[in-house]
Amino acid sequence: MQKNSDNFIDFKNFPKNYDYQTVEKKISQYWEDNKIYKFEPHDKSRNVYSVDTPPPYVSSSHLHVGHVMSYSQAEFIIRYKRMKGFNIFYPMGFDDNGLPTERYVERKYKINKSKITREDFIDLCLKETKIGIEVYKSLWKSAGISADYGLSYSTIDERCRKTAQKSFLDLYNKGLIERRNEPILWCPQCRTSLAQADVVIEEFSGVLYDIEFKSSSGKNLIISTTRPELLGGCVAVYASPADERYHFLEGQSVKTPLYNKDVPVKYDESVDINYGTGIMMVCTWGDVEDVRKWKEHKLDTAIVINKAGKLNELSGKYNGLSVKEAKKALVEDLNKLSLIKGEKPLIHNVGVHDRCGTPVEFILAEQWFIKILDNKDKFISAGNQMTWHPEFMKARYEEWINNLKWDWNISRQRFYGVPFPVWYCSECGEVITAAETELPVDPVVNLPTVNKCPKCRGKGLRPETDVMDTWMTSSMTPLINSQWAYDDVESKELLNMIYPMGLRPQAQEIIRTWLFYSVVKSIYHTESVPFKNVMISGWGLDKNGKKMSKSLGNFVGPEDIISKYSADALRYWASKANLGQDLRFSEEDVVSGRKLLIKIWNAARFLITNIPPEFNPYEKKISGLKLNQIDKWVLTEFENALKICENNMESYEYSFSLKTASDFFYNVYCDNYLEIIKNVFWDEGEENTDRKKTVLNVMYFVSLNILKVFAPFIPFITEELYLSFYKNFEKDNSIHLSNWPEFKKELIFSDSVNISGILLNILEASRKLRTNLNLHQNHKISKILIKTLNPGYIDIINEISGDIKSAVRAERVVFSDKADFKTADENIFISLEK
RNA sequence: GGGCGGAUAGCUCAGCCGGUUAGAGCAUCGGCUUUACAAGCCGGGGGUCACAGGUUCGAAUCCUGUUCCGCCUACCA
Repeated sequence: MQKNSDNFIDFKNFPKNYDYQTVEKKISQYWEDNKIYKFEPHDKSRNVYSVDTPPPYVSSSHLHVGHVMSYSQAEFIIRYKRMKGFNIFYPMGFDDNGLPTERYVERKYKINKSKITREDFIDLCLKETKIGIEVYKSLWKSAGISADYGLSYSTIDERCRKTAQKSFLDLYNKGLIERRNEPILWCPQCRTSLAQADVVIEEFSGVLYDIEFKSSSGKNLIISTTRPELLGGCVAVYASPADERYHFLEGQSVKTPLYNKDVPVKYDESVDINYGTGIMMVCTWGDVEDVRKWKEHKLDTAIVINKAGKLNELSGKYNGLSVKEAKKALVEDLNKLSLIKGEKPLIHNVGVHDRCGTPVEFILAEQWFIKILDNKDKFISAGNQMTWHPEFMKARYEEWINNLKWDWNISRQRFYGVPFPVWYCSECGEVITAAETELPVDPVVNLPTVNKCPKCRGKGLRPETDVMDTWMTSSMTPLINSQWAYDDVESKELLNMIYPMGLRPQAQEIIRTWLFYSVVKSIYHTESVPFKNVMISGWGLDKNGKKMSKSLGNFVGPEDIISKYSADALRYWASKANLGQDLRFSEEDVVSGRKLLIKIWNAARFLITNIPPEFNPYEKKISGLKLNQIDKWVLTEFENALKICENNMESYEYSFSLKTASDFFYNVYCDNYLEIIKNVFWDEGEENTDRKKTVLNVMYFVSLNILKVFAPFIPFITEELYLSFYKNFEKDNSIHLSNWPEFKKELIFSDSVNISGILLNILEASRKLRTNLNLHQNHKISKILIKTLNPGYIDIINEISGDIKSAVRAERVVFSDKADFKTADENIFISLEK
């Protein structure tokens, strides 16, 4: 026997059991040592398939099987593409700047940003970031994620800071970014401004208060509001222009209760005649609609809430109270004056900060905005230039864009993030930006290249202390990966090679953020979409269909499942969800996965332990062997399955591909083909020698190729079998670098399916008879009697009588009218004789 | 309020651009152990395809409406 290597397993003593714990560790090390997944930047012979891997928050020790599920689903496709010959650019990123990390550190150390210095806080964040990266790396490796870890980035590292800052400068120079003083969304808990995408709507139960106001003509007016605490900030009352009840108020003013402030009466179409009394108060600012009216109708400004979420001096005696306390106190005071005419409990929708659940407020502050409202059309059309898997997810992207109401506020009043490359003249306020060559800079530490204000020549310059929204950096991942911020030749070559990226895999809940912002950036910076394909995974749910989370206690940790059942088995579970569909975690499915592994192991063992020393699978082409009908059948079925698998992988429908491969493997290859041919190996007779050789070659061909189809899903066991056995006859150093099986038309024998159908019907009937007779399936019998009502079958049955004998373990096949057990083909009857 | 996805066997899900008797895995029941695999094999039972209409020779599949679950989105203060 020719062997390529000596350190592999002795075939005759091939292990009976598959020891996945040892094997997965060993294989993982093998991949790392041999750089199996390394991207080759100088290889021009292959096409590139580049992946914009989701960088998870390292700060969260929240990893559950659902995360492994979504990474695996993308990875099935990536491994397939690798086998199709693509040069795979598959980096691993870690998103560790910004609020998510800060929140994590605050909770872990029970601190908040007001109780610690900026430096100490950043140190803690960096420390946790390092720990988090190691945890992630080790999990992804044990799960078999085939990223090239040499391409890793962390969104707080120098390259990412430089890229985010260059993005800022580029947009600033293009006039797409500007500093504006206007009402912004504010989280009183995190003490920072937010963007629309950081706010989610939650239902709260509240009370709708009917409060009595007085018009300047002395008439009482009832106004309904859920936020009486904002009364001091009331700057106008509004009615619908169509509401005749309030036409009399035109030109009048209205006096607010408690504050006795005169505010104008205004009319706007947006007021619902049927809500409350049809008249509403507008404060600066209770909600988005207040902001709009304030802007459009140039209303007064009266801000009663400060950055801590407490009422300020403008609220009078309520100064210093929290929103909640103030609401209570105001309601009491109004009640004392009998000005509350009704209270109705209601459920209403309130915008809250998605990181902490605190209701957002509106405050006035100077912030940096990226203009996005002007270019909605461009972003929608970019969406149409990408292929969405599944397609219906595109609707969410479009819906989000259509509903955008704010430009993207990227200023955050936090510590741990990428700084703005900006200083201000303390005299005239002029903005001084860093030079591109200096990036990354920290304006708090570094000085600008100019030493005085270019506009007023003032010498005092103060740094911007806000940091950028974390999405300002993560939206750059396609450009971070492509070295867009660097001008050297090699970087430019890489950019041309991998950008736009081939694939963006991600979860559905960050369509509005990561996906949308990435498109914005790429369109603005490169006038191109950031990627060609978008793959949106569903969620891994618990067994009751609820989203997994630590706090709910329905959390299944991937490490436990991997050590109990193997990573391959966990990935098998992940493959069960159609793309974009949620999947309940089911330990039973993981068990099924493990069963598949064991079956694959044993089927391979059957081949391996029967291999004679002189075996050479490539002595002859498969189509040149003397094939029986049953061999032709298994080859035909394999080629058909292969075609289906390939088509499904091409359209990112991995789930159906694995199902097709498994069905073929169980039903065709193991349960029938192997069962039919196996007794060739029980008989050492001379006459079997050629037959043995043929079936070994067929088995080698089919088992190797089906193993390749399985490889993207269950990379460990397929690699182990490849290296320990097939590698003796194959050239590639890894099954994952080997070629995806090529469809071979010459192995489709169209007759064989019908002809073998006769054999399979006979076999099935024989199995039923044996069950009825309590007869072991392998127990040899002397005769099988066959009767056929179709004369055309006689020649066929004669031709395949060898296979029939082998299949039903009979010494002889005899035509006889005594056969009386009807097979699934009603033209064929059989009987067995012991 | 608008939109999307889902509802198929006891459970988890395929099938859905119309076409024999609706499938798989798990669970369940019966049987089978020297000869790859008992973490196995063989066989059986189990479904008015959410509901109501419609189109059609023919509907789980297409159309309309309804109900329930999940998600996205939304200013009813």
